[in-house]
Amino acid sequence: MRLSRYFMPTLREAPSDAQIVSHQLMLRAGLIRQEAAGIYAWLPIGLKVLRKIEQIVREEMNRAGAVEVLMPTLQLADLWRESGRYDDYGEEMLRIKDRHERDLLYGPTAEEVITDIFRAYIKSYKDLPKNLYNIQWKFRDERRPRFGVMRGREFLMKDAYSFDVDEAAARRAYNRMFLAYLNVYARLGLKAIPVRADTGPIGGDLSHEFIILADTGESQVFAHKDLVEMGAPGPDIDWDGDLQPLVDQRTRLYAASDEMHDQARFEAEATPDERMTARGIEVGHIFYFGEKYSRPMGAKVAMPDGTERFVQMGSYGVGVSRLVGAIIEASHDEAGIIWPDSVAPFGAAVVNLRVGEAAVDQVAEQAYQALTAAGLDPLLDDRDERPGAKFASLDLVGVPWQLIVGPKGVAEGVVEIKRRATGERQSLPLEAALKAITG
RNA sequence: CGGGGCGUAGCGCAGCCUGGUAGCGCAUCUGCUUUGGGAGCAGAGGGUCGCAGGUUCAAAUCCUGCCGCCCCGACCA
Repeated sequence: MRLSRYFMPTLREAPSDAQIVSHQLMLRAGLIRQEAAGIYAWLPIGLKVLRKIEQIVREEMNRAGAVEVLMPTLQLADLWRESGRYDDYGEEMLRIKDRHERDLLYGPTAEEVITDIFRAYIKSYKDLPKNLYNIQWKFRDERRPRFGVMRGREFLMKDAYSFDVDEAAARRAYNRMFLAYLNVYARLGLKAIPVRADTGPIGGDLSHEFIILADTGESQVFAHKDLVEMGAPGPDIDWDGDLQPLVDQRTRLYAASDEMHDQARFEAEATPDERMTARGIEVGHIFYFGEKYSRPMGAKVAMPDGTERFVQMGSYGVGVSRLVGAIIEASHDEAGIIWPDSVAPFGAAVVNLRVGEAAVDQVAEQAYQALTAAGLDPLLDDRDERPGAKFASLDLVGVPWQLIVGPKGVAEGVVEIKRRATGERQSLPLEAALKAITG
């Protein structure tokens, strides 16, 4: 992409509405534009990042055996009346009427719709297990939206729903999502901690929130240090095998958010050195809820003995748009955003320091073509700007590599490469520079 | 929903108390000079002062109502 033809509106100063760093940087780097409280337009850079995160989530869901669908943003109130939630949900639900005076709502979640789809087609235990997910915009009319996309009213969520024949099978489904989530966060360059979450009226121990560590996070988290460094299981585990040991390994160590925290237990289960208290951002929540929806909505399957049984369900949510903010909270410096390579809007930027000087233009163009051919989706900064302005805006936007082409270097037969994350620079001949970037 | 704050040019702000020509920085446009970390000089454009009503000879400024946005709390992906 040639920056002179692109749309990347950056700001030198953050709008005063933005209070936390991720929100400020998203506005300054031109990722989003606020249209109303908690409602944002996604500008090109922001959209690219959002799509990359979405794709990573998608790949890991697919790997773990989930199947993608796409459910509508608008849902029928009647479905929610079946589950009993239409009246319970309250002011957070955005309710609408169509021209026939029929009650609709903008979906805050999709248990009802997915259960409706499931019950229409799945009638036998032989068709289980199933896990269906979608990545779709949700709307919750929050009392107080805040912190940019971290708590928006309209937000992009991946929500998966598992259907199983009994609780043991449901636990296996739960375990797959538990581990898949850890893989997602690892690919996003985040350290995520699974913490016990409130299971509400269902009880049991099958609900976890995934918290990533960031000083500006909304929740307090108390955890055993080893859990933070334990890392993700990786993609190559046997998804159809027994995942319980891998889950146990990560759930037996103490971890709780403030509402579930038990200080006495914390002290009993971890030595002072092992105890870690930090701020965090919730970026996922998984939940087993049994027959909560299948029973009222009549989602049941025939068993081998001919009897019918309500399916056991779980739901698994990832805040995709929130992750954009969360990654920035976890990874930035004074100059701007530091994207992990996996979600960076561009793989590299070619910085032409002297647009219009033929020798420089030629090398920049050559670098741009080579990086394009290597699949890095580079940005060519061909704006008629001074070097400082270019460096500042590329640092702000957080492109992982800068390949800097200036008249001095060209005269000496070298270019400079700079790694955004470390600030490390190197002067190299073009071929070597390209090799360093493309690996 | 309780408490607090703020709405003046694209962004950041001053002006309001004490009513009288709407300002500053950045950004934008033109020209010249510059060109390895947000340049300099000269010039230019851009504002229903959130909206409505009221007071007044006169309202960004005072009064009333409404709307919007942000923060804290409670609540929540």
